[in-house]
Amino acid sequence: MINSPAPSYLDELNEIQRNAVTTLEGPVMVIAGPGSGKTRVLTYRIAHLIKSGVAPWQILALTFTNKAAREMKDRIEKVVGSSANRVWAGTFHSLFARILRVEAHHIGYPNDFTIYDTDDTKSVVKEIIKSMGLNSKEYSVGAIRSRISSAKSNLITPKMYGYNEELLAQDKMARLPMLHKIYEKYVDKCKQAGAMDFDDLLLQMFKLLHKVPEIRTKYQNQFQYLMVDEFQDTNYLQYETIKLMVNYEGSNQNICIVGDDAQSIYSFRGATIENILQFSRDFPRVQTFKLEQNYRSTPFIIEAANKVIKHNKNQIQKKIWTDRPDGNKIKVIKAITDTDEGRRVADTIIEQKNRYNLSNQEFAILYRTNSQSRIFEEHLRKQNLKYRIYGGLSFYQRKEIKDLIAYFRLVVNAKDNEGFKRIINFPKRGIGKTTVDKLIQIADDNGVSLWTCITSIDFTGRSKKQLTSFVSLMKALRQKVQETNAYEAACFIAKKSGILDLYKNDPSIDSKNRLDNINALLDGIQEFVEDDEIAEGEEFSTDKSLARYLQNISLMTDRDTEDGEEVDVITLMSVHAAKGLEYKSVFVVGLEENLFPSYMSMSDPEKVDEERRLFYVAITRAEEYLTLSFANQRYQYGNSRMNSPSRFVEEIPHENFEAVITLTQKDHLSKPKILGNFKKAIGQGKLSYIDPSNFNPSPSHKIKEGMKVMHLKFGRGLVKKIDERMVASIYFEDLVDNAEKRIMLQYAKLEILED
DNA sequence: CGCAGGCACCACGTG
DNA sequence: GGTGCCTGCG
Repeated sequence: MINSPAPSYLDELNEIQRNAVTTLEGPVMVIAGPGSGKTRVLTYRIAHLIKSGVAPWQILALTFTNKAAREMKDRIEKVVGSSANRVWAGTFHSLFARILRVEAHHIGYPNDFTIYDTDDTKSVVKEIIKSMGLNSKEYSVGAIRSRISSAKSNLITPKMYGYNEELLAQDKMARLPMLHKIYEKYVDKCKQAGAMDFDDLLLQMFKLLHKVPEIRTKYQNQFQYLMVDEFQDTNYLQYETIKLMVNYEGSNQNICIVGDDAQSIYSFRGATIENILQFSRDFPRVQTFKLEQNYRSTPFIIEAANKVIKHNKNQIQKKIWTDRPDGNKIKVIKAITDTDEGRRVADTIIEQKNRYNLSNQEFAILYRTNSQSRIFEEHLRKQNLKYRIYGGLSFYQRKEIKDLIAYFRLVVNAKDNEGFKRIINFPKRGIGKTTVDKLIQIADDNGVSLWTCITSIDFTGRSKKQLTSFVSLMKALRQKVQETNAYEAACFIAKKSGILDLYKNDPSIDSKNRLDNINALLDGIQEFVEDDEIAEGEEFSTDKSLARYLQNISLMTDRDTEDGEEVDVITLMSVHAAKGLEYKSVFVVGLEENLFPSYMSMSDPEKVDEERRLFYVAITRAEEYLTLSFANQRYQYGNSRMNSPSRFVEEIPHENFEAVITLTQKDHLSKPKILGNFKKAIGQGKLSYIDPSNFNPSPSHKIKEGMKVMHLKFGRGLVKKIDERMVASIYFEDLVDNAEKRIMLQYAKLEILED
């Protein structure tokens, strides 16, 4: 190992990339333009650390999306094998949540804390406004939530807020003088419910490290090497937390940040480019690498991107370039209405598929707001083009799913007031609004949770019976959860709560869909329980409890749930969601003033600059073909509005454009020909077929190293190693990617083929 | 207390 | 175009 030649992956890098990868000690800053091989540098750097003898679990790699984290781990695994699983790679939120699951008791939270999602948060704020007798028209939940979030992101506690003249004056101006009081109550309520919102996952992590020296030392010692992706998207709180981990006496400050100020698009949630500029001041020993060569796009696209971003002030000097030969010019579609735009985009996709022999998965339609997706969806469906929409209402946001999960939450954490309110009278059990309001009032007055309230107060009158039976239902559910695994418990809850019956007994289509969704959720839980593979990035754990399951899903978005079957689909998503991705052919649509740039940004030059960076991100997703489109007229909020073309289109030199296509009457009449689907055979991932009924798993204690085995899901494999925790490393011959899996023998379904 | 229908309000992006 | 809140009636 030690005498082996220089690792071959280093040959895949250009000189600057290689230097960034091999500079392991001390602070490192990588400024990476779009398409410059940033992910490659990040992953190879981690691989290089491991090859240089650093233990995988000593590496902390923070990203902003689950997708980015997963991709990173997949790629590290290709270089260093399955030990990549032990790298702490994930989003800030998910990794901090994981640590807090172990340490939260140090700062006064239960380790089984609930994570409040945006809806829960809104509901808490709403309740506070009501209880304070404030006018809900003046105190809008959205505005308050964002002020609270921003206070947390800037490490301003409710107490500090109350003393901060500037903030108080701002609130007065905004006619929200009681905001600091609401903030204070909000924090109390969450704490009391044993709940953390998304900001708390960061804030409480900071507090944990800040206030508990032995915990701080523990993690400072563990994480010898830190990497932060998309550093331009970090907020003050995140940066302070990172510094807390890296800065201590005797620290080597092994931190590597990767970012691009031109792609900073999250200032709305407190991200600040200032962090990149500040980094060099905070870490004067920093070594900086600038990746400017673009490997993704053709020259016309790159030139357009450079020209557009030049309109922004305040940026780190850099210019991306490519040595790729000339490609296609940028196509512009001028449509009359939003409907025309949808139709023309669908037509153009068909045309490109035929002319360039492209498959669906090589296309993406990117828009500024999720609400624009519907029109494209309709037209793609009309043309029989397969697509998938990301964002919007996710599986976990559906009512029936949220209801069932609310039961899970309340069973696991009795203090979870938001879960409580959701299900106290669902399905209907005769506990009406009056009773619930009374409960909330009493709980609030006494500073206890609703559950404590309901169990410790002797109720009188009509509701008494119903409340008593609800309490005994919950106790029965809790009992079951203690005794059994997540799947059995979940089925029990779905049944005993009456949710299953409710939808089963209603013949409507709507109920059938909801029932299907609930069954899909239960299937997912069964999978979680039966899964014998150690999930990527997860610590070794045989915990199959409902509590554990909840932890797994509370930070998931629908982008993380694999649809499985359909791979060859056109992608529809917001530009924000597209960051970090690339497609052969990209359509950036709705390029009109007031839409992109958004009407909310128009009054503030800095906000328009952010919109421009967003546009920069959008067009640099394209590898070969870029199409920009806009409509003269568009339906917004139910009425038709006229908008002029986006200034961003004008900022691209017109010689980069194909002749502009205008919609004519003739175009309306002509129907494009639909040719057959150019579906490319996807040879990967084909597994040998196993008939489950003929499959006889062998007892797990008989599995030994060196055996050839059959796995129901992965096919034939060779047991390479079994460690002391009874985790087997098995190489599956049918798998193309990540063929070596770590399997928990305790749960394994393996049949011995040869000793 | 439950239900149906009307209506206001909201759609910018993510974990 | 969807959702969730309010109101009035049974």
